[in-house]
This record gives sequence, structure tokens and C-alpha cells, in this order.
Amino acid sequence: FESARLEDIATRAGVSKGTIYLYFNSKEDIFQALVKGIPQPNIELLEQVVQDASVPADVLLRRFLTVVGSFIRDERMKKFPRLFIGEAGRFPHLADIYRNEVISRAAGLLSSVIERGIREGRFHPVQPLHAAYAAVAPLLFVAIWQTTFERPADGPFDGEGFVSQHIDNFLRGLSRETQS
Amino acid sequence: FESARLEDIATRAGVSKGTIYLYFNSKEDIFQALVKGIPQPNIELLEQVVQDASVPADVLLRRFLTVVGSFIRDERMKKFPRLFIGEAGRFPHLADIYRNEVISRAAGLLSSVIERGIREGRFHPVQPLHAAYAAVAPLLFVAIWQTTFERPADGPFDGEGFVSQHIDNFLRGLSRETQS
Amino acid sequence: FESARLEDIATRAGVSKGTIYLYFNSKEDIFQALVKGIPQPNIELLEQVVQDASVPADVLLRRFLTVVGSFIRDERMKKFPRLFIGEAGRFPHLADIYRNEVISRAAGLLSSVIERGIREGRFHPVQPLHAAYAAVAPLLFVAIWQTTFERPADGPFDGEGFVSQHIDNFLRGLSRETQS
Amino acid sequence: FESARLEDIATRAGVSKGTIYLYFNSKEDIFQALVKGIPQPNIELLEQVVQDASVPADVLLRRFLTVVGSFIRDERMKKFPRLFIGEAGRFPHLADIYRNEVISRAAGLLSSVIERGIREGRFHPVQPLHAAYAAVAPLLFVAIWQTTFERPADGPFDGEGFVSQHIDNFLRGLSRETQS
DNA sequence: TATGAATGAGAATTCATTCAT
DNA sequence: AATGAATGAATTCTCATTCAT
Repeated sequence: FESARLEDIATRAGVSKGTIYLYFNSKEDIFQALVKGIPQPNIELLEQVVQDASVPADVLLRRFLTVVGSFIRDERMKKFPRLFIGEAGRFPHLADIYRNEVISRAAGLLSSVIERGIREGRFHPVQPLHAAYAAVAPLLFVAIWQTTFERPADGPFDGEGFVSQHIDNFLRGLSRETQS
Repeated sequence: FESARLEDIATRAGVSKGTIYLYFNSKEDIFQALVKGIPQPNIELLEQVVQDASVPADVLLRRFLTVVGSFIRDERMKKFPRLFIGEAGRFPHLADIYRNEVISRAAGLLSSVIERGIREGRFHPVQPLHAAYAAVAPLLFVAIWQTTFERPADGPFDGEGFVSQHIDNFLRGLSRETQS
Repeated sequence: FESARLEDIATRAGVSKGTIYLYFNSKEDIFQALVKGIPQPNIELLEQVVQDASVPADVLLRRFLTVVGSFIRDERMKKFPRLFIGEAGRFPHLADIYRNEVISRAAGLLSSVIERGIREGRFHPVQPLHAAYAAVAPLLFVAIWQTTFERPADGPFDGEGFVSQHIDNFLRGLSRETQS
Repeated sequence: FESARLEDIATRAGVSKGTIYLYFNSKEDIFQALVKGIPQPNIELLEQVVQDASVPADVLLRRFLTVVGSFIRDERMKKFPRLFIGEAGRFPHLADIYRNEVISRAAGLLSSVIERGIREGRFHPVQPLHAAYAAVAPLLFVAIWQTTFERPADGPFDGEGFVSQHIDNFLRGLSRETQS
């Protein structure tokens, strides 16, 4: 699903152009279905992760970002950000869908964890939604980098190492206790 | 230059489509020139910021990110990431241009500052290039968010506040000394 | 059978698209069968109407046009002219079918009645085939008007009144005796 | 302009597909322009024909139908009825345009002449709009016949003779005085 | 006999690029 | 140097037709 060309999507799915239209009414429909089908179940999983109030906010935050980080390194998820950013010009409605169904929901969950951490005195008193976006941005960066800018000649980008270092660093910055 | 359609570029520049081809050989050329014209001078400025070895790495890092943060909130710069990500499908070479001339150079500079900070014992011993990307990702996020996902109904996104909080948090996470 | 799309035809017939091809080799075949099934029995009825040589030509003509006029206001018959005219672009052979099996045969019959009327001195000495077409044209007009141009907002077109007035007027024009 | 395929329209106009879109925004636009450009000036001419109140209604009617009859045998006009009937399925709006801008206006004019003839006692007291449609239907028939059903093998259809006989017959039927 | 998933040629439309003036 | 009319390859979508089950 990485290409925006309908014919490529069809080829990759092992069918022909026409077949696609048996299942979707338009290209926009396909994207809508992609969003509903792939990231949304993950978002629902995240909702459960967050609800566990017995876990300290910093542990929860680490867990949350780790889960998002591995989601986004999944081959199919990885392609979403670039796909939606690229098609946003042609189909502005798609950007709204991705924002409302994925980004805003994930950021909202994350922001609530951060808020709790602040209330509990574990986190610095930051603006929670901004912090949520800042936490997620490097994860999106991995997806965009690997699908758009990475070149074989560079050798592979160590997404896992990058994500884990980012989480460590982000949590160190957010937490009030000194951490060596 | 916000639109990727050649006709819009021409209209906006106040000339006709044909005229563009007197100065550029192709759309790719135009983008290359855009990159040379707008972000590159800024990159060169950053090169100078970095060369000042008398300034402690943490101060330099803050300075660097502040500068990049205000560059990227400039109306024209803001449009670049989305523009290049969007066109990367059709013209894969464009992504290379942006990567080589902007992202890699900025990340290289940043990475060298971080490396120095580690050597000087001020920063945690992180992978410097990864840290550089993680530092810049939220800044790119602002640009992509504002050009692709922001909706008037939400009220404006406070880019300045977001960037400044990110810099504080990032530096807190990277530095070895405790910071309240 | 009002739609020209094979899928609609199948749905309306309560079978699947594939089933249609068990009975017909092509869309052209279906149309041919449609013509055989619906207008042709009517044409055969008309053939009998015409054969009654004991009836004066003007009476016969009125009878003939009245029958055609009520045929064509039948819901299914009404759709034929538009259907064949519309498909003629893609399948030129379809036009031939409708012409040969319906129009030409009906016009031939009508023309023979007119010829007899002329021989009997009841009708003006017109070109019989032209007169036949001119007699039938307003009937086709009703069908085309109602299926293509009529809009609910106008209120319904009084097909019956139109046809009956046309028959009166046509016969008045064709007959030699003065008629008030 | 007889074909509904955009590429044929372009070829016939001596340009390429793309060029068409410099002048029209869509296929629907082309049809709209065709209606405005070709039949409308003729309708305006008819409006003047009708305004001459010094001419008896029967003379005016003959003049009107003769003019319409020669219009419709013009190569370009001839193609309109079939074009609009054929495309009406895909673009219902086009049928409205043709109806409102051409058929209804012409029928309205004709109907007013017939009304006058009835008031003057020259014509039988018919329903004027129905009579107008009945007068015009054979003229449309010529257009549809020649563009859809005529085959070279038949020899050419004598459109002129057909029209003139129809006018004679129609007027004989409509007028109150006996005419041999 | 019946199905319905799959096909692919064909149609409308877009847009980077060319070229005569 | 500048124009803008013209091009045609590429893209989305439709629909008659096929074929394995």
C-alpha cells in the first residue's frame, strides 16, 4: 500500500485495477478503510494501556511510547504518515480522517498520562498536549525517514535503537527526580 | 511556492508557465533551486553558530535549536517538509535533494555539537546522530502539522511555546547535571 | 430493463450478471431478444389489424395509430427508443436491430395502408413511407420526451390527449374530404 | 461533434485531448457551449419570425416549420437530438439544458402562433402546446433517423421532401378551410 | 444451471513540458 | 526574454465479458 497509484496498490494486492472497485468506491474510500483497519485497533489497545491507574505515570508513559514505537516500525503502519501527508493536497478530507482517528486520539491519551504524572509530582509542569506531540514526533520521524528519505547506500537506519534512546531521553527530561 | 503545481508556482511568481523553463530545466531543478535559495543560507548560518568552540555545548545546542525553531516557523520554510514529502512519490530524486542539502547537513552539525557535549562530560553518552534527529523531529512536526493537519476551527497551534518547551525538555534529558 | 447497464439488467431480472451470459452471448444479443420479446408481438398484432381489407383505409389508419399510441405509452415499450438511440454510439448494430425489427416493419405496414387509401381516393397522393414516418414520429416523441426530458416539476405530460389530438389532426390532413 | 468521445471531438477539431481542457472545464461544459453556440442563435431568429403580427398565422406557421426544418437538416444541428438523448443517462443536467434552452423555447414560440391562429378562426381549436410538439416531432425524427438509423445501403433519406410533405399535411389538418 | 469475483480495454481529466511567435 | 497555446503520458474510474467453482 505504499504507492499512491491505484494500479500499484492493485498489483501489490495481487489483483487488477478493476477488482479494487468491487470493494471500494473510490481511492478516498480505500484510504479511509486503511485508517479504520490498521491504526485504529492499535489505538484501542493504547486506550487500555492507559487505563491502568495503578501503574506510575512514568512507567505508563514508557510503556505507551514503546508500544507506539513498535507499531510505527511495522511495515504497514510505517507508510501511513507519508501517505497522508502526500495525498493531503489532493484529498484534504483524508488528512482530517488521519488526524481525527489517529493522531488526535493518540495524542489525547498520551496527554492524559502526562497530566497525571504532573499531578502526581513526578513530571515537570509542562503543557501536556505539547509534550505529547513532542514525544510522538520522533516516532513519526522514523516512519517518514524510512519511507521517504532513507537510501540503501546509507545502511539501514536503526529504528529500534533510535526509538529507545528517544524514550529514555524524553523521560529523563520530563521527570523531576535526578536520573544519572 | 506552497503549491506543487507548476502553474501555481508560475502564477505566484508573476510569470507564465513557459517563462519558468527559461530558468529551469525541470520541476526538479526548481525544487533544487528552492532548496539552495531558502534553507541553505540558513544552514550556512548554523555552520557558523556551531564553530564557536568557546561556547559550552549545552548553550550551543540551545542556540542551535532555537534558531532552527524560528527558521522553520517562517512561512516559506514551513512548507518545505510537506512539499518534499508529497512530491517524493513522483520525483524520488527530490527527496534526495532535500535530505542531502538540508536534513543531513543540519543533522551533521547538530550531531557534532552533541558529540562535543558528550566528550566534555556535559551530556549523557547517547548516539549523537540519533539524538540530533530526535531533537529536530519535533521542529519538523510543527511544520508538517501546521501545513497539513491544522484546522482553523482548532484555534492556532502555539508553535513558539511548543518549540521552547521541547528545547527545555530535550536539554534536560540530555544533560548530566540535575536540573529542576 | 430501463437501464443500459448490464448489472442493472441482471439485478432487475433477479439473477446475477454471470447468469445472463448463459442465455445471451453479448449485450447486443440481449437487446435483440428484448426487441423480439416486446415490440415484435405487437408488430404481429398490427399485421393482423392491417390485413382486414374490408375496413376503409382511414378507419384502419386510425385504428393502427391508436394501437401504436397505446403500445408506446406502455411503461416498457416507452423505454425502447431512448435505449436504442443511447446505445447506438457504442453498438451501432443495435440501431439496425431496432430499425429492421420494429421501425421498418411498422412503417411498412402503415405505408401499405396509406397506399391503399390513396388508391381508394380517400387520401391525398402523398409519398406513403414519408407519411408513415410522419404519423409515427409524434408517437416516438412521446416516448423520448417522457423518458428523457420530462421533469416532475412540470406535472405529467398528457400522453393520451397528445396522441389522440395528433391522430385526429393527421387524418384530417391526409383525407380528401373536408372535415370540420 | 457527433461522437461523444472526447478524443474524437478533439481530433475532429484538429487538436489534442488536452487542448480541449484549455477552453472547457469538463465534457458537460462543452455540451453547454454547443447548445449556447449553435441552436440558440437560430432560436433567436425564430423569435423574430414569430413577431410579425401582420402575417396570417398559417403563413407564419409554414414559415416557422420550414425554417426549423432546414435548421435541423444542417449537419451540425442534426446531431444534437441524438447527442443529448444518448448522454442524458450520464449527464441528466444536459437534457435539462437542451430542453430549456432549445425545445421549450421553440415549442413556446410555435404554440403562440398556433394560439393566434385559433383565435383568428383559422385553426381548429386544438391544445396549442400539444400541436406544437406534434408539428416539431417529425423534424426531430429526421435528425434522429439520419444520425442513428439511416444506412448507406438504403440510399439517402429525402429529408427535404419529407419535411415539406409533413408541413403541408400538418397545415391541412390544422386549418379550418378545406384545402384540396 | 447459476454464481460472483476478477479482468482489462476504454473514457474523462490533470499537469509537466515544448515550441512557434 | 517572455508568452501561452498545444501536447500526451499518466491517473482514476466504469462496465461488458470471462471463468473457476
